[in-house]
Amino acid sequence: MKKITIGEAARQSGVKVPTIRYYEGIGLLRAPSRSDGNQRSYEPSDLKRLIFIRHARELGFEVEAIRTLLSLQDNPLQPCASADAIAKARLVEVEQRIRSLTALKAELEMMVEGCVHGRVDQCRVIEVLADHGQCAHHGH
Amino acid sequence: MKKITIGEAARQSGVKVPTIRYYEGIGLLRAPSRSDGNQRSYEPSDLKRLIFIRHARELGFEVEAIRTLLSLQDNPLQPCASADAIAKARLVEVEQRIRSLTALKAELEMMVEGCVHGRVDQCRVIEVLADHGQCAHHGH
DNA sequence: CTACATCCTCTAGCGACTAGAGGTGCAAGA
DNA sequence: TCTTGCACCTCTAGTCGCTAGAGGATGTAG
Repeated sequence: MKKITIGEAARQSGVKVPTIRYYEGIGLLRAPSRSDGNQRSYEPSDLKRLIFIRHARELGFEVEAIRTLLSLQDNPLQPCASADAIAKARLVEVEQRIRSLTALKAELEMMVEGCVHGRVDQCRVIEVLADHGQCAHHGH
Repeated sequence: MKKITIGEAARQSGVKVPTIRYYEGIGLLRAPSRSDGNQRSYEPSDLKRLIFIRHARELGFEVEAIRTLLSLQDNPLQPCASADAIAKARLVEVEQRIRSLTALKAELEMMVEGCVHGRVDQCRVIEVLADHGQCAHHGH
C-alpha cells in the first residue's frame, strides 16, 4: 500500500505531471484518491497503467487506440484479436512513414550535396524547392 | 497577365483553398489584388510561391523555416548558407526520425508475430506494452 | 431569371499536450 | 513557532498547421 504523489508518479513513469492530470481529464487514467490536503495519491496499479500508456505513446499509438488497448487489458479473458489489429494497423502506418521519410532523405541529400555554398541564385536547395520537376522521387 | 481565382490556384498548386487563405493570414503569401466583387486574383508569381511552399511542406519543413527560405529566395544575391543550414538541419531530423521509426517497427513486428491470437491474458501485444523490459531496443 | 458553384469573412475545433496565473499544502531548518 | 521554498491544486489559454462550418455575396451557364 505504498501510495505516491503525482510528482513521484511522474518521476517513476516518465510522464510529466501536467500530462498525468491531462490523462485523468480525458478519462485515460482513473481519478486517484486524495490526501487530506486534496492532493492526488497514486497506487502501484495506477503507476503500471501510466507506464503502459507512456510506452504505447512512445510507440506512436493514438490516445483512442490506447483507450481500447487499456480496456482490453482490463478484460483478460476476451480474445485479443482487436489488440492484434491495432498493432498491425500501426505497423502498416510506421512502414509507410519510413518509406516516405526515406524518399525525403534522398531529396534533402541531393539538395545539400548540390549546394555550392555560393549565392542564393545558384543555390540548389532553393532551386529544387521551387521546381518539383527536379526531384528524384515524385511520390511525395 | 493571366490572373486566376483562388480555386484555380488551389487546383494548380495542390494547396487547398482554405489553406491558401490561411497562408495569407500568417503572412507566408502576400495578399493578392481583388476583383470588383472582392474576390482574390492571383498572378503567376503567386502561384510559383504557392508551389514552393507546398513542396517545402511536403518535405517536412516547418512554416517558420519556409518563411526564411522564401525571404532568401526573394534576395538572390545573398549567400545561401542559411538555406543550406535549414536543409541540413531538416536532414538530421529526418534521419533521426527514420532511425526511431525503424526501432518501433521492430517492436511492433515482434508484438504482432508473437501474438497467438488467443485471449488477452496471453496476448503479446498487451504484455509488451505493459512491460518495457521486453523490448528489443530500449532507446525509445 | 434562376440555379448552382464558387467565393467572402469569421469563429471554433482538431490532437496531444504545454504554459502560466493565482492560490494551497507540506516538510525541514532556525 | 515561524518561515522558506518546493510541490501541489484548479483553471484558462496557447501551441502547430490546418480544417469545418455558419451565413452571406458573387459569378456563370442555361
